Amino acid sequence: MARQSEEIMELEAEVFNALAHPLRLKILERLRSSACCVCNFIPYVGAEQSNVSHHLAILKKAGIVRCEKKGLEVWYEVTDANIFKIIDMLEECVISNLKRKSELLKEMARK
Amino acid sequence: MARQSEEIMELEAEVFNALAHPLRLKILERLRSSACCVCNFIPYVGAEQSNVSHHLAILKKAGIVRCEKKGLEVWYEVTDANIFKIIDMLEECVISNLKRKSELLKEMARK
DNA sequence: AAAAGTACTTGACATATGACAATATTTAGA
DNA sequence: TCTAAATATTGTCATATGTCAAGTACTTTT
Repeated sequence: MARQSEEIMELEAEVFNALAHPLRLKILERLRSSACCVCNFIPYVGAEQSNVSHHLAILKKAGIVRCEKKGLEVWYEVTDANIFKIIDMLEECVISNLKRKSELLKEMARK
Repeated sequence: MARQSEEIMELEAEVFNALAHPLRLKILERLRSSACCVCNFIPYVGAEQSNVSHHLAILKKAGIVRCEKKGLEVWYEVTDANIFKIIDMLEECVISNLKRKSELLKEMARK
């Protein structure tokens, strides 16, 4: 396999990894509508502040979000809105996979 | 946040997690063209057989691939080719992110 | 049909990475 | 400078990874 694509793959894996947590997906859901500061996420995702901050750092390291200080607050936003397309496509995959499985179960019940 | 979407998000996170490894991305690259058996992956991804087998199990558990025994061999294929669209979109994101960063470096060098 | 061989999977271990909660740091205002 | 609020970091525990060895399933050889 080409050396270049190996390195790209590692970056891809890093981004996928950043997306691979329910709490981080919730954080991104909150960022669909607008930018917001850390304290805005807390009631929305239902987690401790330190935990939210930690997960935001992971998203930031992967380049999915960027932030800006505004006085005491730090405001986060997505760097590239295409990330939502990716999440939406994966959701479709997950749902069609669930449907496939339930069809299978129905067929098995019939026999 | 709605209870239903919480559960969907956990499934999504599980699939993202399965994609979050360079070796598993390589395995999927090999599966772009056609189904293949475990021994076909080994020279392609450059890993031990047991390791490949472990990673295939993770992809299978996430519902990304399925397999079938054919004599001694076990043949794997993707369950839903849309997974490649997701990988391709993420690759675009990663590359445009790299470009953005290199632009930033250029600007900094100019000043 | 037993033995040997092939293709793959599973389990056990050491090490690396990730998650959560307590603690620390930074910042703004009195 | 002191206090309080917002956010980040650290320590501890759990989970993931890669390697080796053993196990399973099927095929071929004797």
